[in-house]
Amino acid sequence: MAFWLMKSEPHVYPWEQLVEDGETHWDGVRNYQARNIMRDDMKIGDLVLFYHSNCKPPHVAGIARVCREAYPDFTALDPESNYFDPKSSLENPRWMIVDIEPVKQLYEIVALTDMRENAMLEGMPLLQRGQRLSVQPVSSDHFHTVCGMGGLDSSSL
DNA sequence: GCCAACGTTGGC
DNA sequence: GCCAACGTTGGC
Repeated sequence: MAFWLMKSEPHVYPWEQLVEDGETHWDGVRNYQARNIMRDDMKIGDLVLFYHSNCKPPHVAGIARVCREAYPDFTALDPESNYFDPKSSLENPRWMIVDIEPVKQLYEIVALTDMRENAMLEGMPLLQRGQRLSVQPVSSDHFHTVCGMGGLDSSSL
């Protein structure tokens, strides 16, 4: 099983909305590296740190799980959508998405500042200077450390 | 609001 | 294929 981190801005799509929806399709990613991860690497059952960016404080809010593997991002084909991409087509979709579902909310959020101060998270991509990837890999160790910081025993997930 | 880091675009 | 200009991300 692999582990990932996905960023969302709380005013766009917060963790609470995922809990309410029960599952969601991760549309609107328009970055090739992030797309490749979703298209090639994310498998059903993989666990995801759900991260809130562009808020105070930036933090991990909960744990999600991949529940559907890659398929075309239909918002790229919809001229009415903010995510419309004229270079994408039904025959040759340029953007791919996966579905995720909520697994467990952290008992307390894990703030970015606290993650920076935790030596066990050294080397975590999220903490690297200048990284902006909205979908990124997380090591097993780092995943379990973050869960622990949020008061969650992740060994049973 | 600032700005560093990075990705994309398009002229050449 | 280079690279300058521009746009976006996202922490601070």
